[in-house]
Amino acid sequence: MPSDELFLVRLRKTENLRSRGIDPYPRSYHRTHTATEAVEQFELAEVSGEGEAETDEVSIGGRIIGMRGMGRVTFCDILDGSGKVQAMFRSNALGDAYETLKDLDLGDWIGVSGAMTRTRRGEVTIQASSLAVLCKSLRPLPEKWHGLTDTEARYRQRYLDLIANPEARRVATIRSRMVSAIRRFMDRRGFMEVETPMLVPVPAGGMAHPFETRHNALSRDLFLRIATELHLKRLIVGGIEKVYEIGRIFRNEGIDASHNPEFTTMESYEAFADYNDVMRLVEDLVSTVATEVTGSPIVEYGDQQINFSPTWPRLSLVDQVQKHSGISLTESQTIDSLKAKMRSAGIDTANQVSWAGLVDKLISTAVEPRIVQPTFLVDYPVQVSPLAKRTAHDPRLVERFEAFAAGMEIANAFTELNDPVDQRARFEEQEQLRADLPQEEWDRLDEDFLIAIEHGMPPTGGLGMGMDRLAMLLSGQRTIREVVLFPQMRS
RNA sequence: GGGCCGGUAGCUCAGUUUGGCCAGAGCGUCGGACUUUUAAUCCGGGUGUCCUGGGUUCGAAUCCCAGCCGGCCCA
Repeated sequence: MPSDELFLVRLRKTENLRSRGIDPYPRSYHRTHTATEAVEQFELAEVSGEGEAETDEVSIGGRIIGMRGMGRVTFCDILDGSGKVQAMFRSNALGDAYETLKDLDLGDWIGVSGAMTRTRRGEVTIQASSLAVLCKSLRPLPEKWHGLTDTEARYRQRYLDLIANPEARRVATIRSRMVSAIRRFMDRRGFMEVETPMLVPVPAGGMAHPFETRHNALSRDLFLRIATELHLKRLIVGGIEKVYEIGRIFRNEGIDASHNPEFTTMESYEAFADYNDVMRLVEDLVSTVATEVTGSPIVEYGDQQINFSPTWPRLSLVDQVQKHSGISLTESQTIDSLKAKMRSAGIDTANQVSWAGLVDKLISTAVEPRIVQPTFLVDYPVQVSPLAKRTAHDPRLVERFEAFAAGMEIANAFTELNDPVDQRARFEEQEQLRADLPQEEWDRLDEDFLIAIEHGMPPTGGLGMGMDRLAMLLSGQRTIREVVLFPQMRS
């Protein structure tokens, strides 16, 4: 237990309360109103009532975040989940209970009962007729005016951030409303929400480095999933024709402004659909969700305005790469030729050892940052898309798109590969690439999944969306750490 | 993995360039005054592993080295 002065003073106050017969940690408190409800009810009564507004007694509960003592009268700002309300304590109204204030500090939880009134300075205030201690706090709050700005403390002790900074509460609320709006949208469209395993024997369905773990009773090594894709497709095989999952996935890779080792995706799969249907789903979903969450399909992001209203442009990936870098992907099919062209275009290729890796790098440096308004880039090289079906016109390309906005990738989708022989060949190629180039990430052959689609998966359009990045866009945040309540930190 | 910036009181920060007069301010806290304040005001008091460990020096928050933690950029 800490021995600093502030802590000891508060412990002493806690004992003072007990010695006066006040339980500093009572079991419950029944409030009749939130802070905001109490204020709004009073303002309504003022408008509709004649003469002086009067309300019945209300009871509110919250944390003291401001205290202004004037001797025989004290004003407190009380914060609850709805907002803030001022409480006024007068010694002649409270009698002995007024002395309780001496043992209260900023940060303590109290309950206040009384009639609402408006003070001389015009603030709607609860005039206390009784005061209840709900929880004595032992540690001080961050400074009242500047709040908590230290980023490290804001991430490690998010509760302090939430208490001190309204912006932290706003961002958390936007994310929550975004997720529920997505859920409502998908449910309205007839998709069924499911949960699939997080502990998997094969970390397949993407190109990512997995977290490893072990189940003792089964005496078996397992991995945390890197994607939900392959299990959701098994459900398509099982006849669940419209299915989705909002879930955490895990990638054992670097941490930066747009990457946290655990993050949330929404993946959906729809039988009898292709990637054109999925594009319409994505633009409808994002514009609907943006409107529900922010009130408008047009979102401010930095100094940009992003308009999510349909219809988003569909642009050929190969054309866009050509346009922005001068490089033709279809004519640069070998590592050496692509690398040479990227180097002469001024792109650093030192860390890339595969054609797929070069393409990733090329898209992320030459194309992605230039896309501000929501855009679909369509038809990707088959080498970077082992789970997508080839296009009818060119077997080197697949029916895949990625959606970009504000220079960020927000969705990735395909017409799903349902030819089990081609899928097995693609997996085998991935395994061969890993054997040859283990320094890069490759997808993994999942035999159990192959058996599933060998039973027949209907034509299917699939989608993956990054929830964290969408939350960044809708809340105007520049780093993923701001939209994840408890981001991963060192030691 | 590399570069740059930062870490000083519970919180927000100054002091580091140019080593000593340097352990500082505000908020909070403690004592006192005050019955309509709202960053309340007024009077008075104590804030401390200057991130950690070495080194240089008569003397280090300040200079040097190593490390830890955070941020930004690059890979």
